[in-house]
Amino acid sequence: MARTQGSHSDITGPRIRRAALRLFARHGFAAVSMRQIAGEVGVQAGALYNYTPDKQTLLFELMRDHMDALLAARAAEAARAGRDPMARLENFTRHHIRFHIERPDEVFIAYMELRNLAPENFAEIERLRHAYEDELETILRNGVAAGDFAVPDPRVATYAVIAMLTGVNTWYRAGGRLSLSEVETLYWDMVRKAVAA
Amino acid sequence: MARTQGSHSDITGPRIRRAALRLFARHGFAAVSMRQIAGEVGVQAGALYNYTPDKQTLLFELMRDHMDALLAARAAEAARAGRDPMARLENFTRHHIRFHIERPDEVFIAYMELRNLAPENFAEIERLRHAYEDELETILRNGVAAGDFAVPDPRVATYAVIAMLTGVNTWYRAGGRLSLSEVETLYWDMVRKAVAA
DNA sequence: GTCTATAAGTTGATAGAC
DNA sequence: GTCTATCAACTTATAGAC
Repeated sequence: MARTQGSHSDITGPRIRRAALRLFARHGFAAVSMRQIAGEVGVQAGALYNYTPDKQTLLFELMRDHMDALLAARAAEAARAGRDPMARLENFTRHHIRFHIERPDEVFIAYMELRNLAPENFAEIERLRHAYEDELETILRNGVAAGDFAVPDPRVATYAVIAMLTGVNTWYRAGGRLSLSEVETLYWDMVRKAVAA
Repeated sequence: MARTQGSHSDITGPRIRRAALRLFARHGFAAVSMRQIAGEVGVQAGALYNYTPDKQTLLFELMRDHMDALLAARAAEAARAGRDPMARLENFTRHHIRFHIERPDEVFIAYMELRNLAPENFAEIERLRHAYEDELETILRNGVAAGDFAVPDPRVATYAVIAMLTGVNTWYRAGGRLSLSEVETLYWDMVRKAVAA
């Protein structure tokens, strides 16, 4: 449905980002046209360019905002979890699952659309992802030093744990056989044993 | 470079599939045009339609061939691995890593382009993927019954292990710090411990 | 089996009226 | 800030010559 003319800068911006997020996740960045996004929001295609210089920047900002939110949430969680490696690893495991399952579109885009980023944008997203991975690697190294964990290669274990946890997004559906809390516990059981001394 | 006219049905077909595979993996199905594929092969766009009825079928057949090859390879490996659950799980782990790392483009497409499949094609690929998952789930259930494994939820553990192992493709590069054989051993160590009784 | 030519429609982005 | 109109280029797929 079309909109009447007028000024709506305060709400149109977020609506454009939400519509783009949903459509990019469903159909892929390349398959979605600026006209489709505009149609979803209820404006004409030309109006989008008041909010983003181009389609590429729209994609990049969705991914960067997601990674910023992830790192900010981790910083807050890490402060709560204390210093014990086992407690920190459990906190990381449960928080990763919860944070990612709450943002399926963002997670999907952040993994699938890396190849559609311009090189400088790709480098920035990779930098943020690396910062996230580094926290888990540090937890594992501290646990090894404390004698709690036996992890022959903390970097590889970091990749393995993150891939395993993010995989929840490919199958978990709310209202299914298991509650999210039960899923968290099942994965924590596997992570704990996989790195156990 | 353009090709002169002539008949090349025996080689053009495979070349089209290889070019489409490479381009879809690099840029995404929606971002690749039939002209790009034709250009890579050295024919005009119209000639592609001697080999595929449309772009969608080209994608589907790449994915189906990959899943068929995976299931055939598994059947051959399973025959070699015997009946012991521990031996079968190690065989599955190492073979999954090796098979997937040898086919990065196929794996990328099989995971990323599911959303671009027509519904009936999607259902077929999902059926094949499910058959692959079922083998691992059966291994885990047999290991639990034999007292070798402690796995509270074999279906969830199946998802977790497969996601973890496929994750190797996102970071491993030949000629890097670790050989593929070392990587296999690191992952087998984590899988073994994660499901241990 | 491949070519050229074409149909019919879509694309990202811009210009200027309001 | 949004609209309409527009551009030049691109898209998948087909028809018919060779």
